[in-house]
Amino acid sequence: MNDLAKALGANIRAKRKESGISQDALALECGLDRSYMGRIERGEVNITIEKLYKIAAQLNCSAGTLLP
Amino acid sequence: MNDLAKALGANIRAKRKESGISQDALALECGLDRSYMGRIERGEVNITIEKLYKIAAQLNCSAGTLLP
DNA sequence: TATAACCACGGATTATAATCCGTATTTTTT
DNA sequence: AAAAAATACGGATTATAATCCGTGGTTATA
Repeated sequence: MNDLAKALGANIRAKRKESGISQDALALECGLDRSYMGRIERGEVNITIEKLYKIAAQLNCSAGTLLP
Repeated sequence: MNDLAKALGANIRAKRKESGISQDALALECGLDRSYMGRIERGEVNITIEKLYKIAAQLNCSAGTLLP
């Protein structure tokens, strides 16, 4: 999508790997679609603040730390 | 909308007042609609991270500092 | 007290975020 | 090497973010 989305996606992916879970598992916990989680990590989409907070909550970090 | 949007809107409003500009002026600088800027500050909408960054840039602060 | 600048609020439309499938490929495990 | 798990990727649809334009009310300024 753009540099912002790509950097954010990379941060989310890194944090997810740290916690040792799959994309599908994280998507399920966040209550969002598995294919969409893939697009987020690849930086193909421009997510809303609400989704950012849901993801941060499941990754046990603040929303701010996920931002580039 | 919800507590998150309201808190974010309040933060944006506070930062905007600090810089002493109007909603309309900020909206114009960010390249987004004036009525939408009002809804953001009132916490009526769920904005995307792209918009968050545009607003932060014009308010001379990081996107993270605008988050609740 | 006018006049103007600023903000709240709304309805209708357009753009796009997010979902719901599916399948092919890659990576990991046995 | 085979099986299983994880990821990439895509098309079609639905939900909603964002725009466009208008009006009424409230607060500063002349």
